[in-house]
Amino acid sequence: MSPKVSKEHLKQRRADILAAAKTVFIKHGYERTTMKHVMEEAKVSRGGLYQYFSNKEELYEAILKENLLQVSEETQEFLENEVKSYWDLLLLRIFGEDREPDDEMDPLAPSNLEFFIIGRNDERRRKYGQERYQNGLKIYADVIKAGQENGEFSDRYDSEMLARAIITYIDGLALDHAILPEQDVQLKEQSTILLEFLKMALEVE
Amino acid sequence: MSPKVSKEHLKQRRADILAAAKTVFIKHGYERTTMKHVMEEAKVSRGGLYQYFSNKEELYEAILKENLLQVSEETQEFLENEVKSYWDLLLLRIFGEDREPDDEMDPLAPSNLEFFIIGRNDERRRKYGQERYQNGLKIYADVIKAGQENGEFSDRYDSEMLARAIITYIDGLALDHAILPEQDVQLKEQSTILLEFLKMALEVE
DNA sequence: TTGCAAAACGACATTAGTGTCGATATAATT
DNA sequence: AATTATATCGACACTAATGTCGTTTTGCAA
Repeated sequence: MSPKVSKEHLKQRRADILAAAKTVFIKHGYERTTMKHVMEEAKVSRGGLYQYFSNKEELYEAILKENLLQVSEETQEFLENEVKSYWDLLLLRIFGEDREPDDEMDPLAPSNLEFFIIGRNDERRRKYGQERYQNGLKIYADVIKAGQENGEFSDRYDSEMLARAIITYIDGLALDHAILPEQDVQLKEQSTILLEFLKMALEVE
Repeated sequence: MSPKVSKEHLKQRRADILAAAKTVFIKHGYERTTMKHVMEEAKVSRGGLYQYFSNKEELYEAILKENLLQVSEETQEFLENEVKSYWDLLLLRIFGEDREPDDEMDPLAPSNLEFFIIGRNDERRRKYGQERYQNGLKIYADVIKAGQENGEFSDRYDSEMLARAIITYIDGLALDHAILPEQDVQLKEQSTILLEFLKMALEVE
């Protein structure tokens, strides 16, 4: 319902397609979903879909970008006001608003893994993944470093190295979560182990 | 060159195809390699290849099985004679013969990730992955448990939980290794962190 | 040597997905 | 109401891969 439409409508349509795409990506994973799946979920014709996104990769990157933005906005809110210490801040960054381990995992995480693993031999995709990694790395490393300079944390370990280890462990959790049943991953318990390790490494509490 | 051949020859041919397949899987990854790639690398015709393996999945599982066998044979040798303590045994299991972190990684690891991640919605593939996980889990958990019962290790942590954490971390390393450049993963340094954590958790040295 | 069982071959039909493009329908403008 | 720009449509051509099958080749045994 809509030719020669307002910018508003175009934007809405795009958002609808994106939402539909996200649904099917979560359901089938990146590699197995086809443009046809998206067409059907979004109730758009082939031509219609291609007007907005010229291929699957573009579609997925739009979702990634949107998610990144949303998450960074969400945590931004908590940043200035509700942070008591660097330890608290670190917990916020790792576990989110609750500051403690839970059994939740981003439903898009398995698709993300596919996206970057399979694209690892593609120059563009690799660069993109690396950029995201650097971002994540900086977020953790900055907090740790600040805490160390502040004296709140021990500087026994290099801040950047610790940040890498955190990411590695979280990546491992995402991976195992993607391929194993709940009772094998035990997200919450395993996250608690990460917590214990960090307490030891930073000498807090 | 060989119809109505000896069993020996058949076995050799099969092994050659597997070796060729392994080469191309390492090069292109699981998803991107096609039967044609394998045909060319192994210098076998389409029909010839399908005589031995009726699809890519079967081919890959054969490689997985072979590798598993080979690794378990290798470590088996060290088991009875050259192990000084459970800590030593644990290091052997994690880092291999050298007992210490290095920058090596199974070249097939990225393909393995693809294989199990993309197949996560396939019943058969999922079961298979889970079985392999249970195997790996048992290997670590048994050593830790024995060490704990022996008094060599602290039993502060549950042996199985620790084993899970080890696997998670190693999986994370494999993942990051697959998609990031060497200088971002820093396999050796990150493995050292795992080592430090284990020393703390098991209270050794 | 010769004959044969079956290994190896490669053309082919089939399937599944992609991106394009001319036709169609309609929201906004006049 | 008529016009028009363009969003949307869906048929289509194209590509890439798969697995099959009739044919050819050849190692081995008689």
